[in-house]
Amino acid sequence: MKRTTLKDIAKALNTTIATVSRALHDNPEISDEMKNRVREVAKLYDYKPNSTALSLKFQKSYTFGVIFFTLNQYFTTQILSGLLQEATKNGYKLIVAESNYDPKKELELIQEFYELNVDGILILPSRKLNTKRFELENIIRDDVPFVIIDRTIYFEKKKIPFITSDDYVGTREGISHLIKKGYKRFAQIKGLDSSSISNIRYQAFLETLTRHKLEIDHRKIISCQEFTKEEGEELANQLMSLEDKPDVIFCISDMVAVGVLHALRKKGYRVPEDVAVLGFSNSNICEVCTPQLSTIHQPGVEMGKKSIKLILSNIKQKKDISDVKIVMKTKLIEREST
Amino acid sequence: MKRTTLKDIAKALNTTIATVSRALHDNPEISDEMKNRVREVAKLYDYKPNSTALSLKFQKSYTFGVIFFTLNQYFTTQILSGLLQEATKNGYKLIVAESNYDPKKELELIQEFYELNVDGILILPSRKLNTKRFELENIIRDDVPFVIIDRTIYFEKKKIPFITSDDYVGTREGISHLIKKGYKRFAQIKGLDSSSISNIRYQAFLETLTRHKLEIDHRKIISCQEFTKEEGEELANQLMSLEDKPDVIFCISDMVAVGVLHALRKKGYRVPEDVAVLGFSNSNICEVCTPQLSTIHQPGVEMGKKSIKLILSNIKQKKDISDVKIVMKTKLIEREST
DNA sequence: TTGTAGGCGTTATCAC
DNA sequence: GTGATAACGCCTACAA
Repeated sequence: MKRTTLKDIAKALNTTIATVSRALHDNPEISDEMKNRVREVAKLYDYKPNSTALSLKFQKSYTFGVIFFTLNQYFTTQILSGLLQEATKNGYKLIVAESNYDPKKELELIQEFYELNVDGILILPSRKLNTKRFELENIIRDDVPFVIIDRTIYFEKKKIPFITSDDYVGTREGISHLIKKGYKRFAQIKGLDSSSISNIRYQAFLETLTRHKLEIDHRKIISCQEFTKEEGEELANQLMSLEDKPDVIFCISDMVAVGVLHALRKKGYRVPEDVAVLGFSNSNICEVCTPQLSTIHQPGVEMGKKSIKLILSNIKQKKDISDVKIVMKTKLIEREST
Repeated sequence: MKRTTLKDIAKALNTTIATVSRALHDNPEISDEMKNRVREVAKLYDYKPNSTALSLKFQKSYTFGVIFFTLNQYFTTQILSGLLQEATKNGYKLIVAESNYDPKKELELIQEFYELNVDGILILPSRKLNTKRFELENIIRDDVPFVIIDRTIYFEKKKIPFITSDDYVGTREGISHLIKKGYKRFAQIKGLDSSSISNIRYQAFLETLTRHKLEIDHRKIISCQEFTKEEGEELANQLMSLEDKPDVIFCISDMVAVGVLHALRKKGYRVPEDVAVLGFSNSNICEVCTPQLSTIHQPGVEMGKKSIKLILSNIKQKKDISDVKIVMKTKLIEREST
């Protein structure tokens, strides 16, 4: 039941492994007769080259390591799908790991991936990885391409390519669309200040309102931590207990927006008449909730594919990708909640 | 920037790689002095053993190959999370692949995994893999453990371990609970007849009704293919256009159930007063929809963990697992739709 | 206590 | 046209 090797074939044909190897590679120096005999036996024995040996020989594993801060979100699994599709299409495998929001684990996983001789590393980091960016900068090796997906982390000296969705424009489009519809009192449920993603959306939110000469009420801008439905409910209640109630609640995630919807319904507010609710990501829950949730679509699958293309452009065409920053278009998806 | 090898350390210390290797393995034959010197240099050079070389040497990769028919469902990503947790905990990596419901691709992926020298293969097969079970049986190798998750496939000669959720008991509990509540006219939206999962739930559905001496109306039992919300809506409309309308619709998946809910609401039926709706899986959409969906919880994360434990019991303790069939408890989750 | 050499499976550079 | 051999990085039985 052991796998057949070149040696086995060589023995069977009373020749050497060198000849067998060459024959299987269709080396012109080998006679057609020998080639045929080798191929025949190879087929008979169901010979398959040993990829571990090849990895050792060529110092390449045709493997990428991928780290997700979680796989428990629709958006992240969409990215995984995209990564897988493009990777397998190009003959690469993916070793997948989940850090569960733990930046320390992310650093460890990166080290492990290097030890595994992966040909590249892609990471959807937790928000907190930014606090460990100095350690990260020291760990990252220059000879193995590294791509950061969805977030942006700035280093002292190193240049690392990023791939994100265009949350700035996405937010701007969403907000200005609502402004055009006549909404005026905008609230935002954002993430923590340490999140690059949250900050971009926050900036876009502020600047879009400012450009349209709308007042910005900072009591209507609050942060959530866990991005859960429960948190969304709680924060919505908080917002609706303000003297001057919002007529738009722009949320950091779809799940938070769903929580907001629930809270609003419980309190008897009509959506979108009294209050419009806008989510972010376009996950599978948007079509499920009532009213169906308007949101800003992030192209997860495409981002995954693009990430692999990017890393392969470095590996195959030796392109310098260290300066690359890919920003993928988002799209406003209007449903019933706005 | 090249990784340091035993050779580098040996050269630095004017000794041989054998000595270095032994010193690093704390071999008692090596003098303490040499050990210290080796360790020092190893640390200095940041030596890390080359796992590819070890794989080649020991014919083990500490890697499992995992195949998912899709990663686009909450349940499957829960399983992935469980697999990852337990695998990394035990020092194993996961190479992940997605077959996109294509049984041919599944067979190919299995072959590829063998060529990669994985130490085990786990698969959540597509329904259609059963049609290729003869080919599958021929492909599966006896020296690499193989585990089938979520579905059951029966072979001529080979014995393969399965791990599934107890859909029979889950269905029975769900249905009998509804019977106790006074519902009488049960409809089922099941999957195709070629699906082992669907059939188990179908059997449990029939037998539970029979045991409670309730009439079985076969016009109320219909199949869906894509498990989408749209299909759920369509089939619900079909069911509600029957002369004798059902007062329960038991669905093959949560997403289908959500479609049913939408259709019922559009037609003005009240849930759960006029019609109760029961889903399957307990995915994240259940709490999102209105009314919140009652469902039968499948323990995805636990199934993933258990699968790894199973395969490791074969690898580490040499246990024969070929006859194992693990059936994990489900749990009825009652929410607003029943 | 340490060194030598063979082998894991492959490719590539020499010879012949 | 084919064979022998070194090398990839590591471990280990056997020598010394």
